[in-house]
Amino acid sequence: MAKKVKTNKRQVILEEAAKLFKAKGFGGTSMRDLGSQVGMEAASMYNHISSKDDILESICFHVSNTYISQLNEIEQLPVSYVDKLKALIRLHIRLMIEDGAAVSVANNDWKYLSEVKLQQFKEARKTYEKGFAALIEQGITAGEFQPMNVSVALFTILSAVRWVELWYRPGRGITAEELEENIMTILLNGLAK
Amino acid sequence: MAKKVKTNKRQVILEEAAKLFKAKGFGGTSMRDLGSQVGMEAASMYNHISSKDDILESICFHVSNTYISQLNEIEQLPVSYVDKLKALIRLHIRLMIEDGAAVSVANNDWKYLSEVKLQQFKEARKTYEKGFAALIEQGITAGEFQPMNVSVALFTILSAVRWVELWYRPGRGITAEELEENIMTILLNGLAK
DNA sequence: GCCACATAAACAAACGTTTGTTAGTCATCT
DNA sequence: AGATGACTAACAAACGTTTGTTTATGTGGC
Repeated sequence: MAKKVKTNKRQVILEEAAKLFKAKGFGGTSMRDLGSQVGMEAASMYNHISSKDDILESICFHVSNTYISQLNEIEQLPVSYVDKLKALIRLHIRLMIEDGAAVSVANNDWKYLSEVKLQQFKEARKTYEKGFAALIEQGITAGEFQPMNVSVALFTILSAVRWVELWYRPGRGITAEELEENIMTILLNGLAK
Repeated sequence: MAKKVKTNKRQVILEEAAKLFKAKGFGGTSMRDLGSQVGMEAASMYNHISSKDDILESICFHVSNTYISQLNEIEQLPVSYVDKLKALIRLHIRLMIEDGAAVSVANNDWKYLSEVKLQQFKEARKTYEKGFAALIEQGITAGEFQPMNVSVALFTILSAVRWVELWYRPGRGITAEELEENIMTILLNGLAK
């Protein structure tokens, strides 16, 4: 039996859409824009996707699923809470670098999801945040972290990692590893001497 | 002589627009949406504003002007670099709390500014970031901060403060002061014990 | 002959904005 | 005091575009 050589057009559409949504926003990107980027007429894309919303959903849930499954793996590692936190921060930076466009869309354009999917997405995010927060809380209890408001810590970390999407480019004179090292130093040890 | 009782309708439009843009994005907010929020027909608003872009520009540049002028004041305070940085972080959190909608628009919807204004805005932002970075750099030179990549520190701080716009609500069980204290502790001293 | 995929053409809906008009307010002149 | 004219601010209706999507048709490979 021959291998399927099909270049998945749907995947191409999703990838180009992520780039355009990141650059111009969901509302700012028309199906005709997207079509010309993909290399076909807007109408033709409807052979591969069912709607513009369908595209947004696929991107957003692909990202949220990735985060959640990775969190589950990290939770079960037999290491200190400091190391778990480091792994999580690294995960965020890696995903931002490897799949920046999609992550950006999931970060910024999720609010344009349709009613039903919007609720699902918010729930997924809450699940992830709860798991992340629990990890911080346990780290504090174990005496590895300073006592502090867990929500504040959680969101500070999540946000501190976001700018990478806007800033990082391979030719910036800093490698992904250096970037991770720098950010983790600030978050774990602070700026002050 | 009687007092001028004029409620500045333009200001009302700008404020309601900021709220709607924050909630639904610039592209996702129609002039009819905005009109019904303000309490007049879309067409009537054109007696007070010259275009939808005009609204976006006013909001964005109001915010960027505020940041830049405040930075200038802080730069000239006769205090340590640690204290200057603290003042800047406090400034960001305060503006986020007091004028969250406008700040949110300037953070997220600036990219929809028209060609010319977009360039101006980017320049203003770069000016601000340069001043902020210089302050960090001097702090490192003075031995008050750990040696580190200045850009990484800058953007980590700027981002770490952004989530407040999404999260903070007066009834969260945490005051603005506690919030500032917590965030500054993480950024300056880190999470680790 | 059929299936997968591409297209052009058309669709209704929604968009930002312009137009023409009206009602009210105020200072000025008689 | 009353008339005049300029100004402000509101409105309904319509404009030309652009939007996401559908329909009908065509085409190349199995």
